[in-house]
Amino acid sequence: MIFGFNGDQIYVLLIDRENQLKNVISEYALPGNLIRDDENLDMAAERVLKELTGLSVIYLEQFGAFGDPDRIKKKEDQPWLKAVRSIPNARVITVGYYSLIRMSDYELNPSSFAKNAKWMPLNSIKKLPFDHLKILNSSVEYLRSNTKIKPIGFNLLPKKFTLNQMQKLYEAIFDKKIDNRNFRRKIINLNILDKLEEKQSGVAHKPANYYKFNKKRYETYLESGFFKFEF
Amino acid sequence: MIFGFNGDQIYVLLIDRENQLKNVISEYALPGNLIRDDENLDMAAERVLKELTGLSVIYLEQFGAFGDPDRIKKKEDQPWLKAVRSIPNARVITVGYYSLIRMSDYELNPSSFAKNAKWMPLNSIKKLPFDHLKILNSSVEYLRSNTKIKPIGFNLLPKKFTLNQMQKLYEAIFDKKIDNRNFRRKIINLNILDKLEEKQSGVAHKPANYYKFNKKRYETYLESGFFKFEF
DNA sequence: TGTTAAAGCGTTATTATGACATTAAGTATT
DNA sequence: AATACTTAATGTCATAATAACGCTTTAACA
Repeated sequence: MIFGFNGDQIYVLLIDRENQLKNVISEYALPGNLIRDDENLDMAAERVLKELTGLSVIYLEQFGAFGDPDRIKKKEDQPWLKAVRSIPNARVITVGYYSLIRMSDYELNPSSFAKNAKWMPLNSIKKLPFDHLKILNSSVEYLRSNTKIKPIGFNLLPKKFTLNQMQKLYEAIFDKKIDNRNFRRKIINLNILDKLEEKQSGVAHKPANYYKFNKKRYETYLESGFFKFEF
Repeated sequence: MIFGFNGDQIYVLLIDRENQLKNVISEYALPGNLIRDDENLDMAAERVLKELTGLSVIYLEQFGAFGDPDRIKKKEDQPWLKAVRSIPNARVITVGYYSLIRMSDYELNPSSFAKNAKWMPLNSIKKLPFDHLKILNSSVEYLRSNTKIKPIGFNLLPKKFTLNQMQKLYEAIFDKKIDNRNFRRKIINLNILDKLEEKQSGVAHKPANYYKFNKKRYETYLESGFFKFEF
């Protein structure tokens, strides 16, 4: 599950199965692949992500395993399975990982695979093949509860960002308005952001200050303890 | 991963591989089994738990998947693999579940399997075959972080319990002393416990009041929101 | 030069937290 | 019968965190 953020909405990266294989109805699905015999799970997740986006060394976390035998029973999914899998009706267990990436980084590093992939706004995804919708929902739930207990954002926001962009990110994840003054106070008191000299320019209002994460303090903070995030 | 609580310490249920198979050195391992083709993951976890303890309908949650190819490479684990597995060196992915049970319930319901199993105090487990120690540690970490965000105890404590028993449970999970007045205040304010008329008897000190979980409010609470548990 | 739009600061009332000590209610001991 | 012993149970206070607010600032643009 690859989540991206464009400053406004959460997006999910989907791949087009038609481009993977010509005789299958066009339909977008979650990216994924079979694991190799010499890889562990984390390595496999990294590999798939790299193949798809060209990106490496980014945030990647396992959120669950899925293995309903009925997952490959949908009629409309049969042609794809027959075309792609050597044993079409073999039992498959999916181990789901999610990663958070800067959409801007990804646009700058398209891989050969990338032309088959597209960003879909999370809220607009209503239908996916197999049990992918269930997996998606599970990952969103995980993302939310994770966000409540650790300050994320490092991976979704641009290197330099304004507090408002960060607030928008949290609002997008929780799908909820947040009071700007309380948000600022809380985030700033975490003491993991550095205020830069630089400001926005060209905007028709008071320009916002840019901030960046202080990686060292951010990581110390993550290790050290508990975080509660609620508004 | 089957956690139990006896009023004082956290225990883990281990099974003896020797009893499973005679020619293997005696050693305790985590319970587990291969999944069947017609089961989903939750069903398989329930089945294994039922086979082992005779218990069903108890707390069961997935905490992670483990699939390092080196996990079956330890020399001392080879005889067991050769004896038990049809393909001894086949890649195996473990999906870990953990459950919390009342040790007293379990003692009352031993199954045929049970004579091979024993409760080991969590703190005394230093060595396990395969990657089981890693899996155990991961489950403990999960249990702790889970306990911080939802009030557990329903499944580990007896039906009627004293606030002190509950406090001991939390102290055992976090391996840390807790102030009794603050603990009481916090737990009681959650409003998920009912104070019973009944008191302890036969103890050489002031008898404690019994409490029980109010299941309805407990579940409403779980669904409704966020919980922060820290001392 | 006034309008517009977001940035950014500050206060206050309420609630949650952590730190801390004493009394109460039983059994056991003499 | 008196006393010791053990755990249960309760209260206060200073500090910190939170939620709910309004107003001023700084730029672009008309």
